[in-house]
Amino acid sequence: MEKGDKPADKRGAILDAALRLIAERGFHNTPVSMIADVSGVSAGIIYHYFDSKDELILELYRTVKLDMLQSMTDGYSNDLSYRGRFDLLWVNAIRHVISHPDAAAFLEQFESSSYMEPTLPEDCVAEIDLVMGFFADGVAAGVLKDLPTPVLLSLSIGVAASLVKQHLAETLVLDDDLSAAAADACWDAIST
Amino acid sequence: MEKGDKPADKRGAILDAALRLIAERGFHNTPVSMIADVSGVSAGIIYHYFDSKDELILELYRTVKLDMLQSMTDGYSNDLSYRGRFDLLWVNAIRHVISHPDAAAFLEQFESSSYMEPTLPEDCVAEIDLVMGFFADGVAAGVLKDLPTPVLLSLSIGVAASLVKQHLAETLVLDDDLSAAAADACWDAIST
Amino acid sequence: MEKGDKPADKRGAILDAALRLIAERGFHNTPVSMIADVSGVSAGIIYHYFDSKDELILELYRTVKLDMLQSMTDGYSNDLSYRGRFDLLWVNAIRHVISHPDAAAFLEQFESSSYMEPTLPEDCVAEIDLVMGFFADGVAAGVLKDLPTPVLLSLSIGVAASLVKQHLAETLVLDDDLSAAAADACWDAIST
Amino acid sequence: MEKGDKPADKRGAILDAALRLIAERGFHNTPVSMIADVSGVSAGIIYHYFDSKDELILELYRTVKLDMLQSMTDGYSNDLSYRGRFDLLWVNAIRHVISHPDAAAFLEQFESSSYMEPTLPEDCVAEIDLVMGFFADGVAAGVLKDLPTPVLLSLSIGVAASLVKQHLAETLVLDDDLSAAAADACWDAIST
DNA sequence: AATGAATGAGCCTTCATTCAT
DNA sequence: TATGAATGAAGGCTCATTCAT
Repeated sequence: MEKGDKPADKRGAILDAALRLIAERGFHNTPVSMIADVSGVSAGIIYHYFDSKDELILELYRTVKLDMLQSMTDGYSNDLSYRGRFDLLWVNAIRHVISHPDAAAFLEQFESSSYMEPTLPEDCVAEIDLVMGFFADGVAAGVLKDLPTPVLLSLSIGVAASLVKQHLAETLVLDDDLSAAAADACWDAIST
Repeated sequence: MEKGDKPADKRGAILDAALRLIAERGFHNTPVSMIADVSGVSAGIIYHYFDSKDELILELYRTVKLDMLQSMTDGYSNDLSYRGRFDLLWVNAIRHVISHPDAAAFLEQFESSSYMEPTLPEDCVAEIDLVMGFFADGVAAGVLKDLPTPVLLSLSIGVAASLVKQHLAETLVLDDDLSAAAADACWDAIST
Repeated sequence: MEKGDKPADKRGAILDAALRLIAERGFHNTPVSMIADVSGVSAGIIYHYFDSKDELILELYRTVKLDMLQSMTDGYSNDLSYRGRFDLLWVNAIRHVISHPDAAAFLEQFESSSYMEPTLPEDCVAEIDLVMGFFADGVAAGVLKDLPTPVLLSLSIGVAASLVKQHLAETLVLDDDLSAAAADACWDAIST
Repeated sequence: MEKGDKPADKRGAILDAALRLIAERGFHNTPVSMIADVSGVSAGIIYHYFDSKDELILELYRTVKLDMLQSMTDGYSNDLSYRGRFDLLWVNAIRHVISHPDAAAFLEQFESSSYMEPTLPEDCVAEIDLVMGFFADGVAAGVLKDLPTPVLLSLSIGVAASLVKQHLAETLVLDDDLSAAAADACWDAIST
């Protein structure tokens, strides 16, 4: 498996179906049998690829989270100014989430639920480090306020997440202009 | 029986137990029978006070949300400066949530789930108006940035919520100093 | 009680409500609490008048059955010819049932169910005897066919019941003419 | 397992058990779990074969009704005289019901209850037409009285049903002689 | 007599998981 | 690998009945 052969990518099909269904219906309104139906496999085989429904969801989280972090850090480089790096993270994050609303809904739900394991997926270490590094370096360079990294995160990426959430709930229209204005405001929040 | 205790406020006991259990275990891991056990009543009587489990949860939401909004707006007055009003809302919100972690966990979970009815409880109108009014007035007065109210909310109250969430998850220690520093940062974000 | 005083005829009100509700909804779709609501009493008091729901239904059966038999034999006299007596029973039965559709529906349901106790209510003995006597006398007199009384009953009253049932189900319009024609046919069936 | 037995016809076993239990105990005294126990399956699997308890009962009705009608019309032919055809229907009906008392009890209960859907099962159309045709043709030929078909049905098949019901209740012994005598009486009722 | 809150057993149904094929 | 019938443990909810008042 994992070879790339299309015919047998059942595992991927299962994860896709699970993402779509859970995003729309929630964990507990998404029976394993429904994931099986939608992904075109039998219920039994799901237990060949995943140990349990919970394990399937956890694995889905890892996949989706990694994807998100990779998109967000795409093109990141220390050659950019701090503001430039911030803007890149901001724009990437917003674009990715807006174009992957199921992923956003799933992450939101997952991270607000008791499924949440406090630790982040291991594969994401590089991307995480990069983002954390941005804030640490910015503080050290005196460009960013001297606040704990989690606070700076809440003041920037957290806000972006909140705005996209409202966009997806259609209680706010987040176009490029508004996104840029919000980025400015966040920069005011975190920069010295 | 139980003379000294509250005079058989079963309804209240049920809501209390539900809040505690759901905050810890989630809606779907909290059977009605468990709520009954913890609140010391029979399972059947719950359906005397509430039409269904969902209705119980919705009612709990209304109660908890109203409580939260009332705490947050306690002492609010247009006599205060904009910054003063902002600080009051900020401090009230953070204090209330930190001292009511179950309520916070419940609200977070509820508002990220499909239980969420898009409309806010009717009893909260006054408090909501007050908060919204703060932002609208501030923009009109040129004190706050000319951004849509939801964006200003995300940049301020949203950040507070995020910080408290991390505090409760014990990934951040949110003492008064840090809270004040974060409030400063948010003020930078929203003020002109 | 039983004095005739209107104010306190709760027992009657309960039976009335039970008849109406059970006729429309069936035994098992008619909770005791609903009978209480409709009859304007509390659920608890029903157990003062009746030992149990089953006993209430049994009592209702006795009442309704007696009423039916009394109507059917009203005006009966051995002075009439056999055919005259038959017509009287026929017309009485059909009239009563058509004007008491709830009673009919209830009896039908009761007598087809496992609630049915094989013995008839004791208060009806006189009326029963009268009807049975009609058939026995008719056979003895050579006017009616020499068949067991239950068979003669099925061939006459049983048919009337069946016709009224269809009338109430609106699958047949049973006017006086058709009723008379059917009575003629039944008379052909039972007479020598 | 259970090698010799029928090859795991669970669906049939469920219907059989349901028929037996419901005939004896009524719909509402027959929990799904009891049907499962008696038919030797788990409760859950019943919902694999039927959408709900109600659907199971409806399906049972269709099966039993079709079986009944097929037995009743077995050997029917327009080559027979009207009286011959009547006797065939009569004898078939009585034999079938007497040898299938559970089916009779179930049908009686079902058709007197609010489960009854006014329309007959679709699969029975041919048999129904045949029986209705008998009466219509007989009237047209001047052999039967000019009464609406439902009335003629009540006067004949309805009586047969009533007699068998009494037989099963052991309030009447319906042997072949008595059955024949009753058929004669019914013929008197419907023929010109 | 009367109320109606309270109980608790039992019912229908769902669904994660297993297993024979 | 793959299927899908089968299991069985819960879960939400109803309702006959009781009991403190």
